[in-house]
Amino acid sequence: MSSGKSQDEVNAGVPLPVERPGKPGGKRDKNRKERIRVLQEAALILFLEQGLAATTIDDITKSAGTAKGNFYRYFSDKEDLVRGMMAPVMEKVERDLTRAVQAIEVSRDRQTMIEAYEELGRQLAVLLGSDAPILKLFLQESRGGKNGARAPICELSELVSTKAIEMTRRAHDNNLLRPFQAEVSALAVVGAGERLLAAVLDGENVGDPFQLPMAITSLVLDGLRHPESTDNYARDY
Amino acid sequence: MSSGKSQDEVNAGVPLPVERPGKPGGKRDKNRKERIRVLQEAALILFLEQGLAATTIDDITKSAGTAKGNFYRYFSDKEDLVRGMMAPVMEKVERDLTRAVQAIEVSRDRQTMIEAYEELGRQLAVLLGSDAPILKLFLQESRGGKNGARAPICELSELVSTKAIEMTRRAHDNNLLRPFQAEVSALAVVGAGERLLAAVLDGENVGDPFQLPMAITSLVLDGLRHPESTDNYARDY
Amino acid sequence: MSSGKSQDEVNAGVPLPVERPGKPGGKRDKNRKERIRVLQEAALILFLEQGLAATTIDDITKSAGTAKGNFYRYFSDKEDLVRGMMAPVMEKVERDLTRAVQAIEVSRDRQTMIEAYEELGRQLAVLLGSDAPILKLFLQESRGGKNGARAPICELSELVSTKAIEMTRRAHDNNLLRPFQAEVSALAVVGAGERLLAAVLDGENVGDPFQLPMAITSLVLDGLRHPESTDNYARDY
Amino acid sequence: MSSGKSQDEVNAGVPLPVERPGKPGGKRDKNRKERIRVLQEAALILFLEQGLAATTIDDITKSAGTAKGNFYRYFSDKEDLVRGMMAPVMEKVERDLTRAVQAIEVSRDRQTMIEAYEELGRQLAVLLGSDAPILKLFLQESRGGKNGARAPICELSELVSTKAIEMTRRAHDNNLLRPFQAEVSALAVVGAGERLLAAVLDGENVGDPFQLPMAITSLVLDGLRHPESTDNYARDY
DNA sequence: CATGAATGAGGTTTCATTCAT
DNA sequence: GATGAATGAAACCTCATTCAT
Repeated sequence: MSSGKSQDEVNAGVPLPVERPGKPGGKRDKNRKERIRVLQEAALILFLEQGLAATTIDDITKSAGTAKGNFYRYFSDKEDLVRGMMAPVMEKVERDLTRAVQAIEVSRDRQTMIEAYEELGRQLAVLLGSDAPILKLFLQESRGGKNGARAPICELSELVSTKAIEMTRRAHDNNLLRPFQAEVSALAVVGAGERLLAAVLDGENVGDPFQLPMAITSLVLDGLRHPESTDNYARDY
Repeated sequence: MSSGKSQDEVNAGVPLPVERPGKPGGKRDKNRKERIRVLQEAALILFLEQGLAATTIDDITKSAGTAKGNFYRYFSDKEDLVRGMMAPVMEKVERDLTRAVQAIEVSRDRQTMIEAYEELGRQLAVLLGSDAPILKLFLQESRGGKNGARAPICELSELVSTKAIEMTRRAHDNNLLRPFQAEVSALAVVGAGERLLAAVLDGENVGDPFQLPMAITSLVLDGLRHPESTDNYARDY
Repeated sequence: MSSGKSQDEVNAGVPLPVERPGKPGGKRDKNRKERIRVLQEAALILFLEQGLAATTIDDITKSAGTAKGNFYRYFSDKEDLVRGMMAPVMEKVERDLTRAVQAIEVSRDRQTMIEAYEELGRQLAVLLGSDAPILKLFLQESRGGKNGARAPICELSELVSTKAIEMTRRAHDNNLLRPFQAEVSALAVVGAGERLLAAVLDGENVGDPFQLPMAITSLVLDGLRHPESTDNYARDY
Repeated sequence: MSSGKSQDEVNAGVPLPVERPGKPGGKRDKNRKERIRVLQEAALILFLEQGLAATTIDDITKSAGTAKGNFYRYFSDKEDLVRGMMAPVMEKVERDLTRAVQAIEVSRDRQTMIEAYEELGRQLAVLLGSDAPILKLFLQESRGGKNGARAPICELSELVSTKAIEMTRRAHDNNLLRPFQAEVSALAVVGAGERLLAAVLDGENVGDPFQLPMAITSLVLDGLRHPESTDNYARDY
């Protein structure tokens, strides 16, 4: 699960029992983090098996081998748990996308832009190795209203779309892409990427996952037209 | 009290094909259809507002202005309701996709293939006019496990992916597309299309929805590379 | 089912929609009786299969192939239906027992008494041929509080016990039985008879059912002691 | 929402043999036992008043002064509750009957057999003192199909009949009873005993309950024929 | 008259949350 | 701190009964 930050930072602003005993890093703090990890891991497995809404607190604590009351010691509710779970991925994605936006912003030629896209692809592919189950959860639950526990997941989804549109706008600003409405092409790429990611995570036959980012780049830039083809279809939208 | 299963269970899931009194078109029949419509409409609105899982039978009947027990007269459970809701769209999509697969199958040149895709796009766009909320529901709930009420929606989703892959295979068979793994490009297109459809339905700024199918076709065939560009990136995956 | 009396007589005193059209014996009356019979038969089968309490009005009307509303045309509720069902048996049993009480009352020697008992046995055995399912229902439901629909059945049960005790008292009055507390021996006989009847109706291996009354008589009068036995155990209770 | 079965279901029906906190005998353990007792007692009273089927979980918890959800903490359903209630009686009866069968098996003369029967009578009479309401429930509900909650009661009933027949067979094997079909006489005795037990429990006038077993023994062995009588009726069935 | 649609009280069961031990 | 027992609102579903068609 690779939690980069302590739970308390994540929960900043949430009404949780304040003032924990033991200094940070002490034995108590370590126990605390371990408990949180165990609960999150158990929950994640159940979320993927049964869906987020169908998984009860009881399920989670039983599966984690701890008492129900403990859940409420560490999380204020299921949304809080999910938020903590998503946080590291959320942060990494935000960093990667922000950096990519900046890279595109300063790209002055197509090659540089392409390299920016490819670098983003590589960055995101890292998550495949470290946080595949979280990505699965994301794909499973990101659609639909951000009700209750699903809210943090929807926020990540919104982040991705926003940043993708921003990237495309920057590329257009620099005259690096065919003039095509930014929202349309950005969202198309996001949709394509998510669908392929889902396929990878479901073990569908889509080839080497680590080639996919480049495949998508190629697809998006050059399309599917047969290269011998001379009849040019490209119009501007 | 109670327990012995009612004789009704044979009809589970089926829209009660038994004979009813009051000849078809009579007042009873009209009332019946009206009730079903009212329940489905109320349910659809609530599903979009709160999500499918979070909407209770009680919510639905209350919103439809009818008694709780009435729900169970018309539907065996939420899944049955959803299946009934999705059925017309499911059928139309299946027809459209099957026809598109056949059209691709007999295409011998790119122009014919493009026309097949465009025809499919037009067909599907019809649903935008007639069944926008159903499409929204589809996009909202199609991911994740096909638990309970979501099953019919997931079935539609699977249908779309399967047919899309089939179409791409046929196009490859006829040497009409750049050789690119069929699953990858097909799912990418599906993902892109779904994401854009979601944007349209959410009122995001993606231009004229009825131009979108053609935009997607252009995007998919020719990519986003700036036309003046001479450095060709296209590789085969 | 062999209904000896019209339903209306049975329901005398019950608040039922008064004044039926058509003279008794007319076509309407005949239809009415037929409907009642069909409903009772369907109900009886279900009662035996699922128990009285677990059988719903819906079950009954569906199984009878008629509309639910019709039930309430003919019966005010499930108890009313059951009462109508039991009525012929109730009446026959009451007649038989009353006659047996009188026969014992006038018996002046043991032989006459034995003949009275045997005649009663024969009379009751007639029911085995004509109303076996009703007897089954009786055995199934006669115990426990007379709640709701079970009331008429419990009334029959009470009738049997009362009359049995009365018979025994008369026999004692005439000095025809070993002095043994009347209630004890009477209820023992009733219990034995019911248990054996249940065995017969369940197809358990208890020999020829029509021999049973005599077997019971023998058992009750002479006991199980081995005839060679000389050590007499009989004491008075 | 919800659906994924709770992990608890493995414990269905069993009185939760998992480990509990607070060592046995501690306050938690005591509370737990107390709750179970209170629920069972409240249920038993209601079952006797209203019948098993007519008593709802709500009735029980309300009467026990606890929250509805608590019922499901201690019992998986009504059948589970009933099974727990009947268990001690079931076990005692099984022990007593098994012992009686063995005692008859080794009886070589009538006196020994009679003593075995009388001992059985005394053993069962103990239950009158300790578990009268349970016996009442048994008599009330033992007939009819073993639907749902009634199952454990019917099992006891079957046990009694089976063992009674076995006892009679053993007695016949040892030539200790008049040759009379074992099933018939055994079931007759069982029926007689149950009916008299019911009378005792209902407070009907059947004399001293603790004399009843001997009365039944006398009745069964010697019958009701007046001792002076010389006309012998006994035939073999 | 016959039909089955409508009603809503009431039953079973689950679960987030609090709190005594 | 850890545990799981208690609570009751709320979900699902059924059914006796009434009544428009």
